Amino acid sequence: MKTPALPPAAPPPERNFFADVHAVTRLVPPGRVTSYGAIAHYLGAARGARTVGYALMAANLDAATLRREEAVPAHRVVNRLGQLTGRGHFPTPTAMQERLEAEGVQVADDAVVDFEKLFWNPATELP
DNA sequence: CCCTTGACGGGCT
DNA sequence: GAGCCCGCCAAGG
Repeated sequence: MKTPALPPAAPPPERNFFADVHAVTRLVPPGRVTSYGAIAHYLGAARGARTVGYALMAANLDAATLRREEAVPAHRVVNRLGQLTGRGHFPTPTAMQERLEAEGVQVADDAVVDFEKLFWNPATELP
């Protein structure tokens, strides 16, 4: 029968997209910020910016596994406008801003000041 | 299996 | 220059 020969093992490339996002995020140096789209583009999923954010959220949830949420400095990742759109997912609404300020990053009106100057592009900074 | 939501981005109006 | 709409990837109901 034409059993739908299920592919014995056509496991889609387990592109641990999440782990990959976490890794890139960890490479973001303190005092610098990057954007979801930049990470997504660096990973090949130029249009997967949203997925990047999802991965970061999962990262915080997996913080226990990572030992510490600081392992993934998600506060250094903002949207393309430099806005702290993910602040609502931190323990406190101001945690993200405070962490950035603790690194010398000025935040005004929920947005990174001199975002373009502090912007850290993985595709450019990383080999 | 289909529909909706979500830490986004880019294009058009 | 700001606002609106559509598109992408993944997960949950």
